[in-house]
Amino acid sequence: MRTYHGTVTVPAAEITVEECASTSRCVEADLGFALGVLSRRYQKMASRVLSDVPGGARGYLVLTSASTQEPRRQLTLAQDLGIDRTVMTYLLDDLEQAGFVERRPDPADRRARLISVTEDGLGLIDRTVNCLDAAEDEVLGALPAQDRTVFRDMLQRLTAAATEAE
Amino acid sequence: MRTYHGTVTVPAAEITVEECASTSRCVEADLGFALGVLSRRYQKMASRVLSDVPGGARGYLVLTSASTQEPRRQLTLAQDLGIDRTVMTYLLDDLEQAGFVERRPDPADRRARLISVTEDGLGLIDRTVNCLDAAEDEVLGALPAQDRTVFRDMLQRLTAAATEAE
DNA sequence: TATTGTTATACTCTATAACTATA
DNA sequence: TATAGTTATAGAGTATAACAATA
Repeated sequence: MRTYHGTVTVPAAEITVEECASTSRCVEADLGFALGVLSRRYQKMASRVLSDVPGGARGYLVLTSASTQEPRRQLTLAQDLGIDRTVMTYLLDDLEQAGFVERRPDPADRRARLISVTEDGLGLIDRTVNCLDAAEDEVLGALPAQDRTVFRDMLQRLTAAATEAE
Repeated sequence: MRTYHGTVTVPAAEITVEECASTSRCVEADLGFALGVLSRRYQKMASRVLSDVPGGARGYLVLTSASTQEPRRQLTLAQDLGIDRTVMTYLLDDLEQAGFVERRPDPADRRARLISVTEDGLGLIDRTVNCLDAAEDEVLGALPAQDRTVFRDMLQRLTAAATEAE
């Protein structure tokens, strides 16, 4: 198998929508391409915010999820989030070392660990949430306020269906 | 730096929208998360179609782009698509070996190569386009037909803005 | 000396499976 | 024997720079 070097970034795209419609087809009209562009743009913005969070976006995902319920076992947390259990180990290593989560032995099963978020962890979540909201608004900036809600709603419906279909 | 193993897949997500609204925040409401889920779902579907195309999605991108204009030089093509020139080398190696593109020396500059799509390449594009359209429709399946157009349109506006902002 | 295209190297992230300690 | 968590190894993709040929 070949290996590829470098990365795909946003193309120059001096092609307008009109030209696009006139030719048989252009990449910018491609749904997957557009989703990728937007997704990467958000990730790029969010990565600045999430640089404070060990494990980046996934570390944040774990942190917020762990903060919403009673302490869960490590494996349960991994399954709930669809994260491989070996990855969860590394993520929690970093989060724990930074003092944002705690691993305590489960009194009911000494093999298992219960994951809880520390005060510092909660503080980090609070600080991060606001920044992410700002990033979302900027990504959706090209849309008027009421359209943003529509877009979010449609996206929600689509991902819900996607999750079911999984 | 730590290394992470495994991958993030779609979470179980038995959480409903109502519950989501009642709690402070849930991951499914996150724009970036939703975009990622949808983008991955499309990619997963498209990857089956694109398994025939050397270089996968990027190989297809190169192929379609090269077919829309007069033969361009390798570097120009790379810059137009935002692909690193070292990656372009590997992509074209595979596409050429499979007989979908040709590299000819540019008579105006013997360092440069002009990239053109072969008859076989055009045939591959034709076959692929239809399958990708079907994949798009399936990803947007949860939306009624007229909403799909709205969604596509909004996405288009957002990516256009994203490309500008780049 | 700068540029087109190619090749080489190191690094990050991922997939998989083996390992330990408990049950 | 099976499970929770950990660690090790190999692979796929990326970034970077060095290289050859030509301008």
